[in-house]
Amino acid sequence: MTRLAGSSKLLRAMNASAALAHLLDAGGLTRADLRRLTELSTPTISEVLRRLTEAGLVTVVGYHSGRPGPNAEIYAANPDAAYAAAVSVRDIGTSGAPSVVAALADLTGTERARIERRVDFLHTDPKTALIDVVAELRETAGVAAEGIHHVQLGVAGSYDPRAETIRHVDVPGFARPGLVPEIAAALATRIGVDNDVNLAAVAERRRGVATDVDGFALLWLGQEGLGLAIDIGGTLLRGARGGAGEIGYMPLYAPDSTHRKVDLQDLVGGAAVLALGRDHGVPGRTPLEVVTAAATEPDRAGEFFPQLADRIAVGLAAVIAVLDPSLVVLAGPVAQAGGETLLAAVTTAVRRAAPLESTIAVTTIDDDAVLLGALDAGLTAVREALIASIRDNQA
Amino acid sequence: MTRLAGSSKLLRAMNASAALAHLLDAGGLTRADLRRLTELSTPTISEVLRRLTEAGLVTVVGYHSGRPGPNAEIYAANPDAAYAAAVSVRDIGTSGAPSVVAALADLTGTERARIERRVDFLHTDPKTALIDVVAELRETAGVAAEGIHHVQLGVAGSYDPRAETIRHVDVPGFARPGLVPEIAAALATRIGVDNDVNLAAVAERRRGVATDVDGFALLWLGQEGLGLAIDIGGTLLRGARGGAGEIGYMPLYAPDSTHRKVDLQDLVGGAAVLALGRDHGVPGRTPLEVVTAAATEPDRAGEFFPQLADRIAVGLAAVIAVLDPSLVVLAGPVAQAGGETLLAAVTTAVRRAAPLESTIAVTTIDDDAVLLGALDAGLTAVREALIASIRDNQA
DNA sequence: TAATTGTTAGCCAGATTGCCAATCACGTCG
DNA sequence: CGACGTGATTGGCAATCTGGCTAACAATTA
Repeated sequence: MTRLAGSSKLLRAMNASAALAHLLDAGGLTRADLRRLTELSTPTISEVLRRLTEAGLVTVVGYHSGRPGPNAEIYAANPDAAYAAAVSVRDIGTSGAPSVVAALADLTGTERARIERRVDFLHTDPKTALIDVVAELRETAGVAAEGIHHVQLGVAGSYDPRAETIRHVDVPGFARPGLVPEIAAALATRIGVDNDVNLAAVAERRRGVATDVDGFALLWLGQEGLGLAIDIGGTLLRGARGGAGEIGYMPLYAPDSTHRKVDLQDLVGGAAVLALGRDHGVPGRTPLEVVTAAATEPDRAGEFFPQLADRIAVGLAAVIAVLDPSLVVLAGPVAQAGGETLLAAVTTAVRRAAPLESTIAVTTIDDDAVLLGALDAGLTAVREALIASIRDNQA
Repeated sequence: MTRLAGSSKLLRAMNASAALAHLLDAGGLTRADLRRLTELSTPTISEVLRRLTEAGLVTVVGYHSGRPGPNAEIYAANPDAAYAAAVSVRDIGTSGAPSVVAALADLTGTERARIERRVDFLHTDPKTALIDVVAELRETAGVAAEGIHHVQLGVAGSYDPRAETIRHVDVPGFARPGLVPEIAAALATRIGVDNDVNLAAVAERRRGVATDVDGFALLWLGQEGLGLAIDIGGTLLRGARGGAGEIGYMPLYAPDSTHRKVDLQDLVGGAAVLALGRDHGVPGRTPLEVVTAAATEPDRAGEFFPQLADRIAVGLAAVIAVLDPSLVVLAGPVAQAGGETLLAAVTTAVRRAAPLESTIAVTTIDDDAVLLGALDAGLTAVREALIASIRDNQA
């Protein structure tokens, strides 16, 4: 139900933003391409491009030769018109992985800087740490402060956008109310916060196995916990308080109460994987090591993968029954270490347990999925803000 | 990302459709009201209304007196511009309820006809039965065949819109591929098919307890089966093959394999309710009778409701963990019979089991929720089609 | 030569502002 | 108590302005 109404000014703004949207999507387009895409006339396209070029949002990036007539100019969105920054924060935990990974991308999506830091948030204020990281990103890439239009934060927790507060975080200091607005004020940018698993799903949709799917669920098997992201037609399901996908806490039904109350975290969380490894004589001190060891020598791991798969299938069966996704993606360090062996085991286990058939796949993203997803999310935020600002301001 | 581009014709169409959208939503508006809502100038509003009136979509329904100046004309969408029909089909089963309930509503949403029929689909072709019902609706309301723009069908099953086929239906004859297109061709209307529980959720959103909620889950406790509808911001989640919410088939985790594989249907389905009633000495031959008896004399039912609630909570805990809805609505005959007693029991059971807190409520719709939801769904389809046709045809 | 690119000129559709007549409520005066 | 003036409001008309379109044209390259 479009309720947009207005005068010719609205029209001009709409046409400009439509053209910009196409340029952002396609990358490089000639006037003739835009004419076909927007169904506008040549003079109008010229006028729109003239205005967008004047505003610094669009530039000529090349010429299309080899055909009769003058070489057509190829227009593209100006990479330096706006930047998006992404910061992925995680608890250091037992692994030696850096606790802050950050990257900066220009409007076209090319990564211009990336840094990794170990930050001890017990002794460092998140606010100053994040501001410093973003400043360092800017220096590395040589970008002015005003250039960054959006900073996307990824944390292992949920974000309540109404209260502007991060909840269910383990990293010290991040749960403080008022933190996010303060950072936004200090950086003078819009700031977005999202769950790390959600952001991994964004990356999966843009560059992974879920590019052409109308909806999918991503099960994240991490070193400690597990998480679920739900993508419905490209938008993520967050739930009332950002708690959608917290299946780690999903209680499992016990027919008689002699069993103590167990949830899915007890079944497939890091500790459970470790214990399962011990039971089957698979070596390794961390869940990742255990799964890697089992995957490299599947014959010696015995029933390790089938049993792990059976447990994963318990959670996936519930997810599939509720959501009926066309694709289920296994991601996270444990899933990636398990690889094809784990995938095969989970596929058979789910086929046995779940009422509906869903394709199951392992992520194809080798890089830091959370960071890439944060970058993608920040980028789309920047693009949408640009398009909206054209529609509103140029009135 | 709006990519709409065009010339002044698009503008006119947009303004007309915006005005119509407001008129459909608000009911009766003066020119001044529309001026405020659309932010268009007086001459433009006049022109738009003139065109809409000429097209027969809008009429003057009254005059606004009691204020200085001439009595302002009150415009409203013409009720007779289009009609929507709704047909709810269910298996007769053990109850004596009619198997086909149908209604007809005009564009403003007032019900103009309703009929109920018992149809034996073992000996009657669904196609002819449905065509007859719609014809009867038309006669009762005195509406021409072309007046009906949309027929909404509600069935206990799922609809695959790509294959245009109904799946997982118990009612004989409805699973036949090609049935829906044939009915659409015979009636010469658009036809929509949806799951009955989904439609009940539509009604709940429009006239029930879920009017102001950003998303909710509706658990349907029927005479036989159970179902789940998921509303996210007003749109229903259907899943890849229309199988979202089929939690009846959700398998339950058994810690050891000595228990046979049980799913949620075994736990809270009609048969389970009957058995539970027997165990607690609650009289009744159908699940509805059992629950009604228990609700009228809660003291004599003992642990019936707490135990039933515990079982319901098993399913709801999974739903809440996956979706984090801000509201969970209990609906369907069994839930309505259980009333406040059941609600209280379920609330405490869920609070104990589920990781997140969700408000739980019982439906407030006394009428046939599925039928009303189908009517609402058909009506919005008609309205959107009207608005879209203005935007496209008046070019 | 033919096809293609991009510009300029004139035209047209549609929305806006400003102006005006008509209408009604309300207070005041005869 | 009734008639009348005042002010607010409605709705129409004319003039203006913005913006996109068609058509013609110059320029360029296979």
